[in-house]
Amino acid sequence: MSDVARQSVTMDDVARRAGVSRGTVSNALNHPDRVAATTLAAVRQAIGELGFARNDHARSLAGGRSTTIGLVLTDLENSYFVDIAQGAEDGAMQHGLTILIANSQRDEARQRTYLDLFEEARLAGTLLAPHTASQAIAGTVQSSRPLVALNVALDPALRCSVSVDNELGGYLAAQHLIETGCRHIAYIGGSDRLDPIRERRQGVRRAVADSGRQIRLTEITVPAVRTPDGRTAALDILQRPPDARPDGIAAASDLLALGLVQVLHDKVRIPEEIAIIGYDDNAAARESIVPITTIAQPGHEVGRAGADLLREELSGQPHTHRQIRLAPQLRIRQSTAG
Amino acid sequence: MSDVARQSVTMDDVARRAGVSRGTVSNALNHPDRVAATTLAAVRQAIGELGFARNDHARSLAGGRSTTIGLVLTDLENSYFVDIAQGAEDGAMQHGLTILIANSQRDEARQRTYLDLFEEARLAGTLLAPHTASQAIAGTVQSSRPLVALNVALDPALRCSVSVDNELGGYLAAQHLIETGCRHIAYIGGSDRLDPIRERRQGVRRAVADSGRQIRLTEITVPAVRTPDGRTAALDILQRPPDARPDGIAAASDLLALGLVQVLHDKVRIPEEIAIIGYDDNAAARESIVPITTIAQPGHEVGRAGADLLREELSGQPHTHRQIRLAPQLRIRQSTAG
DNA sequence: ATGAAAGCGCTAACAC
DNA sequence: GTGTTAGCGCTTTCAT
Repeated sequence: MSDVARQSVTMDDVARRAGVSRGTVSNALNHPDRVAATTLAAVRQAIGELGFARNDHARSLAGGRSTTIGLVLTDLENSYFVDIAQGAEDGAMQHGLTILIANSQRDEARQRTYLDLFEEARLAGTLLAPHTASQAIAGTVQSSRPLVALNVALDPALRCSVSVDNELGGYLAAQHLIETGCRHIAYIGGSDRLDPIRERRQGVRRAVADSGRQIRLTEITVPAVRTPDGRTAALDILQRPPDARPDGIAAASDLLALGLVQVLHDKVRIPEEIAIIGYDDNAAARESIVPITTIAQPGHEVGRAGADLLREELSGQPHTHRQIRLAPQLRIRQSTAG
Repeated sequence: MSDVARQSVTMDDVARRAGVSRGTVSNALNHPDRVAATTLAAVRQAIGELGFARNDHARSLAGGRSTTIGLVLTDLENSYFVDIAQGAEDGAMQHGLTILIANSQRDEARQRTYLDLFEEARLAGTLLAPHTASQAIAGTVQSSRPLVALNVALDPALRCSVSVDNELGGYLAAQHLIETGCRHIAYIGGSDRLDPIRERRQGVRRAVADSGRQIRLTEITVPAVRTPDGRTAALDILQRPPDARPDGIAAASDLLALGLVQVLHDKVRIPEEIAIIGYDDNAAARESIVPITTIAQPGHEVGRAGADLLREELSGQPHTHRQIRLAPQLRIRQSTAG
């Protein structure tokens, strides 16, 4: 009596109650068509009366498969990742898969922990939207289980991946600034350790080079790409003599751009004196004091495509890894189009 | 050869390779202190060489317990829930538990699906931040497994729960409006089907009654409490003759308040003509054109307290259910304090 | 259509 | 300290 029951109701209990064998209960649950209608009804009633729920551990152990996939995310505070999560969830649901989310909170150790957890849980597969540069996740990605990487472009020899073309995004951002008349562009980004940031920077450079105009390009590196870093960068810019200030700023993220806007908007006219473009299309961009022009990332599509790819890999169909690269999109708002 | 291996490496493989028995490998993993140092080293090396990862299904099935808890969330787009998730995650980590998140996307059917999934997965326990009124989740909450409800106040006879005092929040909001001089207050909220919304409304009423002043109170009900609903409500208000317009609006959510501000801010002076207060302290509130005064919910604390409660319930210590009710906090910004 | 029985990979006694 | 072994609750042949 003082012993905690390991499990209240087992399949054998149901079988006994329904007056059938365990195998029949299993069939009733997994292959209803193989069971006589009356038996089925009896089993279902017993299940209801007993409040039976299958033990997924025993199920997976015996059956050797799972219909749950895992998603390891970097940063739920960033709405881009929330979009990815919802896209992945929608895709998974549609394929009859359930998806579990783990949020590594920008912490590599947690990311590892969750990846290991999913591995031990023998989930059918994993979607990974990683924290680090693709190079750093190479080890992870060599795991023997199905895994598709999101938000990084991987060598298709290795894995499927779905990412957004960051170089193109940087290009579009700078091109837009140039087209709206900017001649001194500042690119503000974080460390090149993060692939996307580096790629965006390269896109900016290419746009400047391609423009065929005399464009001055200043590159400012900040510790991270969040709002406070933007404020810092803005202060930096304000300290410069007016003729050394950029007339257009491409920020590596919306949060960065938001910080810039917060500090700059009552000091200079945006976009007349300084135009600002962000990156990500976060809610923050839309709801800023000055709505921020941005490069939108199709997060929902990324998640969805990832789920599709994973399902294909899971289905046992002949499958070759693919690298899907989606195009970002320019969303013009007030910060560049006063 | 054409057969897919069920599982590449088992504990028996490791045992063979290390020249020990399976039990010893198990001990090396679970009770390293019971194993000789040299044996331990041999086992660990074998594990490394073989790339072995424990099968968590077999583990849980044999061991009868799990160290993973689940969190079922309503809406990851709402930063309040992200805060809860992170608080819960931090709390869980600290107790050596891992936490898996499922996002029901405001869909009750999905919520059920995930709850069932967690049940079948025999997770140690569940944290539920539900979609519906507490009454509607009563059935769910009667599951025999440890579960603590977040964001709803439950009868402690039933379950542990952690929630924020919404009535107090509504009270604080209206009191603030009254103190800053408003005499005609509009409360804009959604259907009373959602407990928090109804409670906030009641708090507003009580503040008006308690004020000892002649306050006119108009209650406007909108279909939901998201940004578009706020815009709709704002249009409604603008159509009224000026003397029928409120001079203070308490919105049931920040998104609602944001919609109001978006439409109102270039038609009337905020807060001089109309003061606006939101609810939640979403990022949206801080980053609105006019930063929005709001009632902050301690989401991180809610998640953390939930994890703590669940751990206590899991630990087998004598445990009685408790209802924890946290206080919301007024955050004054420009929309009421021009 | 249903029953019987052999595992799935591991943990936890218990014996040595 | 280490090996042996009996299950954990289920799926899945294979008989019947």
